[in-house]
Amino acid sequence: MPGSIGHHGANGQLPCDRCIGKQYNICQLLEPSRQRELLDTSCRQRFDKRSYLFRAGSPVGAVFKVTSGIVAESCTLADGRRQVIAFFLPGDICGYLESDGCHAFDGEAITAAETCSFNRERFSAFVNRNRDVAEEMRRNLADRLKMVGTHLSVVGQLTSTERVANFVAMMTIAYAARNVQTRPLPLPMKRSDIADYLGLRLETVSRAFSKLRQRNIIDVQEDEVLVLDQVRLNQLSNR
Amino acid sequence: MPGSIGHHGANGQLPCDRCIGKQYNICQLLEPSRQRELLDTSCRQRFDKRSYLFRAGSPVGAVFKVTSGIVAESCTLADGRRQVIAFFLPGDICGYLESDGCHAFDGEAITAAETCSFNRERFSAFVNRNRDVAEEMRRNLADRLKMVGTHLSVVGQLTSTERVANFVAMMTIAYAARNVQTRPLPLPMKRSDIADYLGLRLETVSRAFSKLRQRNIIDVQEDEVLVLDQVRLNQLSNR
DNA sequence: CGGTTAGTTGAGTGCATTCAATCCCAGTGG
DNA sequence: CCACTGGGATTGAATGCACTCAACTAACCG
Repeated sequence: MPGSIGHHGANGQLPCDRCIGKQYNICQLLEPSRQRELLDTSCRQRFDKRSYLFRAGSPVGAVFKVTSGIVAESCTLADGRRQVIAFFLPGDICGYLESDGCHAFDGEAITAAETCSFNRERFSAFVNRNRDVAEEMRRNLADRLKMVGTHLSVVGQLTSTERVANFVAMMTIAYAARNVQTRPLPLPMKRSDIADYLGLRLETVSRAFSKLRQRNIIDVQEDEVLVLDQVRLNQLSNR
Repeated sequence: MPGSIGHHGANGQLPCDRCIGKQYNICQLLEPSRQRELLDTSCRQRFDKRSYLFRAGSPVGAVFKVTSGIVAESCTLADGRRQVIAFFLPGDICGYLESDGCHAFDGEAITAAETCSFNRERFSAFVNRNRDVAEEMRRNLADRLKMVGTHLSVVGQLTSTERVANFVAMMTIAYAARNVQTRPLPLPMKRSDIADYLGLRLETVSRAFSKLRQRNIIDVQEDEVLVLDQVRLNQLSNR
């Protein structure tokens, strides 16, 4: 049931038009003719909340550019433990790089989501034909590698409260780069999603939010957070 | 003091010639003419144990292909906490992808190491000129992204013993792919390096090794490990 | 020999977990 | 309208795993 979209609301979607700064939209780098050429290889797709764009181990299909909602890349162990590798926000490309023709991780719509889905072969061909686009993809990839590495050091080294503080700080930066409101900061994902992202239990995440609230660093309400003390938040974040 | 190299021994180096399977050596993909062209842009470099190939925040320089020894990519927080993102073994390329012209992480020689160091501009130009090499680099990159993601789920979800078991299993696979001996499996890095890699304390790593030894899953001596029960090791590793 | 570095092991602590109770809210149906 | 239900979040109490601090061993080197 993909309800109405394009506004901030209870369904937690992020509007497409306001989210995508130039640097996050390869299409907007291009002049109209190439833009049309690229868009001809694509179609819009909607994904219900909690549906999968792709599954780990399955052969790769489309290349997805998220245009609204949030997609989580995750993997689940045999006993059910789950690790969220990354959240993809509007403008992000996901499901692109897979080494052996199969997806390494699950791609799940955390909220209802929309994507611009490119035919993989034609997308790759387009990238190969356009040196500047290839360079942009390379840069994009380097960013991802850096982000995952940074995330790894968060999960490996920080305490629970530090991790949650870092998460809030990161999301603030990510939203700001996309010109999405950050005051308050919408966090449409569930506590358990945040927990799986940070390598914690959902109760621990909840406690950390409470601790940050008690210290007057943030204000928490439902699925929004208001940062009250950016300086102390960044200190706690270790950045 | 870069002593004698090219043999397995107390210094923990891995010999170049035996380590590098074809799939791990872009040079060997190429016919002699292009091979020479590429090597003309490179020089051999030696790094002392515990010296840095590059530092986080510093402008990128050469692109390194490790030819012997082990290089760790890591980052250190203000208070000294350190996270090892990845170990680079002979054949691996490191220091290549950096988004903004600066290194995101430290690159440190964990053992004495040798590299084939490429001039970055000329290396990039070579890659751009050769479609097959570019494809190989892309594949390499996809592998790295997958490995870091997998590592993240290890650090985020597994218990200390599981993490160490996973580490041993991973190293076994990595060595086997390079045709390096795995029985016994040389682990030249210090306990504290393993600890920083796995998000644990060195004492915890030591205890985990002891626990695996007591269960007759591995045999531990100095800087070598002998896997006694690959099946149970893999079970514990969650793979 | 003493000094340094690396590793192992023990004892006790603390932080995140587990288990459980409660609350809130949206949705549904009597 | 109100009662009921289920999902998500918060909080409390108790447990346990990894951490801290410390002692000890072994190897190496000046």
